[in-house]
Amino acid sequence: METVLKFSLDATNGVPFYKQIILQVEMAIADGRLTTGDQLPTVRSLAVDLQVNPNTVARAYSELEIRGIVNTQQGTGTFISNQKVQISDVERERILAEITRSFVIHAASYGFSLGEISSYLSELKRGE
Amino acid sequence: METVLKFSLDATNGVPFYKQIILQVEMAIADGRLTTGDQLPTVRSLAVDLQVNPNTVARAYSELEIRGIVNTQQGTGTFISNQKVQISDVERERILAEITRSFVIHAASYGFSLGEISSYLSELKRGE
DNA sequence: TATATTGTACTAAAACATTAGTACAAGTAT
DNA sequence: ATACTTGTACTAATGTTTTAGTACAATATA
Repeated sequence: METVLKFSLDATNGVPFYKQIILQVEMAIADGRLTTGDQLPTVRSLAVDLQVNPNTVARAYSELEIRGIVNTQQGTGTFISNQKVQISDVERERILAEITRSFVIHAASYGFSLGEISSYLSELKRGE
Repeated sequence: METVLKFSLDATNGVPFYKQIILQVEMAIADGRLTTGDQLPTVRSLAVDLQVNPNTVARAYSELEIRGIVNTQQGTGTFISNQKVQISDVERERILAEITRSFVIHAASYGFSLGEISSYLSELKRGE
């Protein structure tokens, strides 16, 4: 199995290994290097590659599976799943509302109004 | 000293006590129950009220002070500060950029695009 | 100056998070 | 069946976070 993806870990930045692995998978999906059906490195091979314990990789894969980003078949491997089917639109909306709410409250505590926040986001969007 | 604010802690939700206190202050500011100059309960009184150690309240107040949300005068108390005068417009802009950035990254990890986020905020603003 | 109020510093205990060591179980393929 | 591959479970070591216990320091006020 050949992997397009080159993983690497930075032990000095305080971010747990398993979270770094998750982030790198997410980014690879985001920019198209990984897509539905692609196989991730096996738990063991990536563990050897990154010189960490198999459980560390397994934990990363496990969280990705909980989020519906991958699915695992024991004896076969771990694969990028079809994200479209993983959460319902209703659930998606709920999550967005929840994280936005806490952001708005946080920003408000710094004195930013909803209008100000909204405008700033619009500008960000316009400039991307 | 009478407080408009009624604090309460939930020991079952996994959120640290000191963060719950911070959040409740933030929300009270956001919706106007607390405003510039208002005094927070003293470290000791709130500690007794919530049945936690004084240091737990002190930690919450300390973080709020670092953010410039309150200022403390030993021997006097802790007060909601006037955020307008204590940070410059430049600094204000920097803070908004910073907290927005981390929000956008967080949302992106759930698969939300900047456009989607921006639209949602605009709707929130329209509906307030 | 007393005295009471306020926030603070220092230490330790407890809980939690992270990773590793190791052995196991489930599936695949010959 | 047997061997090989895959992910998984269990335990322990380590470090960090969170909270408490306790004593202290700074300020206000009489």
